[in-house]
Amino acid sequence: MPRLMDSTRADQILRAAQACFARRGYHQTTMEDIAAEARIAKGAAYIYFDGKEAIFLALYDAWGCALREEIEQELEALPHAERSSAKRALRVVVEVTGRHVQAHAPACRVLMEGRSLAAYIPAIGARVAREQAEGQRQLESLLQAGVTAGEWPSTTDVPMRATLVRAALHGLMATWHAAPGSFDWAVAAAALVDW
Amino acid sequence: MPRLMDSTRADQILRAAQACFARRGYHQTTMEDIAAEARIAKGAAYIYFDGKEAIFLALYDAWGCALREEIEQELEALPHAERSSAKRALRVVVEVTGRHVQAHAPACRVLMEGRSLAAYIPAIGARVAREQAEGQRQLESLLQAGVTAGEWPSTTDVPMRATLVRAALHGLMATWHAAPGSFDWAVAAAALVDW
Amino acid sequence: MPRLMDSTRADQILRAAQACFARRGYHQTTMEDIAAEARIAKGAAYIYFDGKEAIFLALYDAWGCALREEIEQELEALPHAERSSAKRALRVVVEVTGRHVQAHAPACRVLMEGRSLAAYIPAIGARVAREQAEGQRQLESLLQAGVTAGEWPSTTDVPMRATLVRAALHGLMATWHAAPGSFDWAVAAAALVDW
Amino acid sequence: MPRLMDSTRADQILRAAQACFARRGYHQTTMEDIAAEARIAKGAAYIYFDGKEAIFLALYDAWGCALREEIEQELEALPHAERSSAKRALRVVVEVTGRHVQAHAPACRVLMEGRSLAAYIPAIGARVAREQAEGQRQLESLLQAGVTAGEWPSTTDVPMRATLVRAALHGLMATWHAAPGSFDWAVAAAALVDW
DNA sequence: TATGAATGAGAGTTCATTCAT
DNA sequence: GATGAATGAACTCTCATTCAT
Repeated sequence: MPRLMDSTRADQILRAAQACFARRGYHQTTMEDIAAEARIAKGAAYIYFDGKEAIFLALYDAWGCALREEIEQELEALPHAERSSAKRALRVVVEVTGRHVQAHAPACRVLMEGRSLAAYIPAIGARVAREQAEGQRQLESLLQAGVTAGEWPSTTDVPMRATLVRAALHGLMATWHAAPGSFDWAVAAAALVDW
Repeated sequence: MPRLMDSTRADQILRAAQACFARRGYHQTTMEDIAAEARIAKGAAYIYFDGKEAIFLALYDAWGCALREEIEQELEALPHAERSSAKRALRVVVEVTGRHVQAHAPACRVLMEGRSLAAYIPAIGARVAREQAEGQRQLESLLQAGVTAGEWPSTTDVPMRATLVRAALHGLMATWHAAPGSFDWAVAAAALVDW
Repeated sequence: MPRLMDSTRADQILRAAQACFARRGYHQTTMEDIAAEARIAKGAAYIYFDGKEAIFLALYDAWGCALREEIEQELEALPHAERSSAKRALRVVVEVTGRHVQAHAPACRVLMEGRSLAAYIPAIGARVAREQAEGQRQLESLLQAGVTAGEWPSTTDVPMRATLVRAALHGLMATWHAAPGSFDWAVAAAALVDW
Repeated sequence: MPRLMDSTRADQILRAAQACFARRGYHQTTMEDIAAEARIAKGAAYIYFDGKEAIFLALYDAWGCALREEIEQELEALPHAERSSAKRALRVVVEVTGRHVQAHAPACRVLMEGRSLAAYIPAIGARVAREQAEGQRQLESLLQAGVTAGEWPSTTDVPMRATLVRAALHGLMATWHAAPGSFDWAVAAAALVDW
């Protein structure tokens, strides 16, 4: 998780929190759990964060950034010939997501729970809404490029398709977390692109 | 919600719980909230249910049944000519789901939260897993019928496609709850069928 | 303490709180202390009161009422001949206060601490301010009657004198609490009236 | 505040503590507050004082000295003709107190709170008791001089009168802090002397 | 001397659950 | 069946104090 790579105390806490949240969920995790996992005293966590919610938000942000950056790097790393294909790009988006989910399962559990918590915890709701809007926007422009280039029929309802792709991605992550290994992300990527 | 139609005391409690869970989420809802909403005493809820978790499970079951039944009824109500089309059937599945989500928003919020809670509350996890497996099975047989009938190419990876469809359905419900009205279920159904 | 005479659970808590507050002061007293003194569980106190501050306020109110009522009853019990003398009435006010302080030392400690807490805890400040204004008003009308009747010179600055009397009363209570028995209330009453 | 005039680090801390205690009270003030106000690190306060209580005590002492010194200076500054009048001296005591309270409101708030804290914090209790005894002694000798000189009737109960005067002074300070400007100290002084 | 991160006991408060009535 | 007072463990968060640097 790029954003947590430096070894400061705050990151140590964040890492511990991630493990705890992934293991037992936001509500079942206590500040005591997090402190114990980080091998610090309970009060020390409050030096670095305003509280449990703030820790969750920091974690949520870190993960969002990390996935976004990974996708961007991967897209830039595409061979020149493939760089201009929207289909290829979409495939990369799904595949990188899949690899990310596998490599950073705890981080992704936190993200998934954040989506659920969003409905009932305002601060999380705001964060999630912002991130979702951004994701939708980016995906729409990717799809639009593909339609313009003739990769998808000009009759394609771009916003709807973007919504559908994001819905599928979200659902796939949920499925993966419920049953890791129950499908192959590369196959899913191919199916999703050519649906 | 068919399974909650009888006016017993247990249903009264479940209905109240549904409203509360939908409004504030599982963890933020107290037994006191539920009792107040049901206009009964706090202790009365324990006569009919083993506790908060049991209430949630009962609610989760009821909704699963309700949606399944609605879909089955709708499929049986199809004109004879369309009955044998898997594509038509899949479309109905999505559309009925959409209508259900709109007509029973609180029930669906509970369902969505259940998927999230499943990871951390064993009893809920078991219930969700069972329901998901059943859904996957049904969808696979529907898709297989379509492939057999030539509606989809014989090269179709049926389990993967079923997973993808269910993932998309799950994601669409999540999207709808986060932003009701942000897309049209009929359009989504069409897009999903012909993807 | 008239207002705490009924044997409800709320009064039981209030009585326990009074003992604790008098013994260790508001801030050093914990809800646990109060519950233990009342021989109930910690959580039970919250059934009857919103919290520690609310308990203190209830106690403060009860005492104010009790003293006021005691004074009024004593004034009404005066022989007819003495009823119309303001000096006599003032003497009664001081004497009853003295007796009250002695008979209800814990209650009075709470009152005294309330005056101090008033500066830093808004809700208590409001209560105290209201009570003080009322006391000032009553005393002014008592003194005015005495001036009108010629018991005190017509040049008397009634509001100032009322302030002074109340200040002295407050100071005497503080002195008494710091060193019970260090003076005689009857003597103080006489001295105060004829000052 | 004479005793805090030198610009050592300890005084810097004391001054900061005074501002904080006056603003939020002893218990609501944290060592962090004090350090921030003094623009030093939290730990530095412990180099100069044993802790929060010690700081409060130092402050309480400083103020006591300051007021006592101010009164003594003022009495010595009296024109020779008035120097021997006890009534005049008492008047000065009240007036100087009033001026002091107005000029050093924060210091006086601390003093007032100390009187309240005295009942529950032993070390403060000891300090306050000593100071009170001293005040009582001084006032008694002042009043005795007045009685001997015939300024007050020989029947005067000197200790009681001293107690009453100190009670009134204490009460007036409390009143002033609760409602600054609600009376005139010069008028109060006159009323108190000739009561 | 000075720092401020770290401690950890303890605060007020909540709430799922029980049980005498 | 139905009540709701009572329980008490558990929660988040605070803060006086310490101590390695």
